[in-house]
Amino acid sequence: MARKRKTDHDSAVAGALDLFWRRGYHGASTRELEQQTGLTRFTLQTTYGGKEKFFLKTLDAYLDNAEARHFPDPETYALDDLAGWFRGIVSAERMPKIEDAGCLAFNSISSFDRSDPEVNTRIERYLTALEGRFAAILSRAKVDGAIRSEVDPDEAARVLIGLLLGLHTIMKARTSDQFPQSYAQAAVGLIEGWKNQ
Amino acid sequence: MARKRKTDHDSAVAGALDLFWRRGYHGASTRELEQQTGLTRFTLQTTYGGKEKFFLKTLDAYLDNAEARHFPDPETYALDDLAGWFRGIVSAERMPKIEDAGCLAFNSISSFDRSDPEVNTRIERYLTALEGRFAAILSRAKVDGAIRSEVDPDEAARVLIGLLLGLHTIMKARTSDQFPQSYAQAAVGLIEGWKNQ
DNA sequence: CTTATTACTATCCACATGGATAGAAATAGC
DNA sequence: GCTATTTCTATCCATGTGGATAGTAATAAG
Repeated sequence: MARKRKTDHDSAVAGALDLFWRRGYHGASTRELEQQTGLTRFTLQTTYGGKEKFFLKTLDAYLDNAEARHFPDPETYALDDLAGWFRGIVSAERMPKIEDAGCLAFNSISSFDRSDPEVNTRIERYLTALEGRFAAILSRAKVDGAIRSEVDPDEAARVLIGLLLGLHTIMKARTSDQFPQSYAQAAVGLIEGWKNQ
Repeated sequence: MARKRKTDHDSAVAGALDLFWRRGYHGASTRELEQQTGLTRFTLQTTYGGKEKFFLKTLDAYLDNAEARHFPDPETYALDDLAGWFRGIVSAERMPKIEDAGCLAFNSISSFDRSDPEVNTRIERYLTALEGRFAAILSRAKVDGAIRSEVDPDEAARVLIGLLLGLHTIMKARTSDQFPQSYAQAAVGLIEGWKNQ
């Protein structure tokens, strides 16, 4: 009963993800979105309600995928897996190009002030979910006797969140590959220091 | 032999510092700069060479002041002073308003991509100077026997840089006072865990 | 095939931006 | 007091922005 869209929702979101990733929310213009997503500015307005609404959809999709596929697994991860996860953050495979550095949720923290509740809740979702994973893994490791008794899982989880955000910042700040890896190594060393014996 | 300017350089820079701090580089328009600094857009062009050049001057002034007055002192700081310094980062006195959160150099990391060498060198200056302070303090603490032998000062300094950048990110991300303080406390706990005995 | 509905194309718009410019006003040296 | 020099005031400008709109094209139901 109507004309077909040139692009389906999913591939539009995928294109937008890439663009927002590289250019940031404010750096990506609606004209660029047209090209990268296959959507028209018209459709961006009529069916998504404009640039920001569409960005939120994109961010949601990103977080869904991150939680399902990239966050550390609270059920199975041991301490060494967690250390490996931190190494993976700065690995070349995941960060093929400098401008790809970062995570869309992390970037949103600096792209927006906290005046928009819609953005805020998504940032909260990112932080609490990730910190929860950290805490669960550390808590389980403690029960298993893998980490020293003085280490408080919740506090250690906050340290890891801090280090992760710092690592993302370093990746933005220092373009050379060398820097992020040495900071990731420092995080790994810290985690290893929590081990028993 | 010429007309006097309404504002002197120093107070113009002070006003700009405040504005760039609150609104960010891109958020601060040249019209706002006029009001906050007392400079005219004309003078901004003719004597400072435009918005970005003036921002760099402001950033330089900020870094000069930070190094001279706010960075931890490598000569005298003990481990407890360092811990106190981290607590001070999130203290209410230094962060009276939410939107004041952050450090101008830190904010510059996300405000610019790395395409401008002038900005990059200043970010490098910030990171290397601060990491150097951390490393010096930790190194001295090790010589004094204040920290455990397994702790590598250089690696620990990178951990602290990571945590500091993470702390700044948290302050941007979570407006409630409660969050940053618990993360700062986690950093303090970490530092205390490095102590001997 | 007709028709209602939706998306596409092509403009148009108001607004904000950093910057440029021209004439008026102030100021220090002579 | 004259004059050269610099700043100030007041526009003007080109550009890019997100968004709106009107006419056209496609498409599925009837």
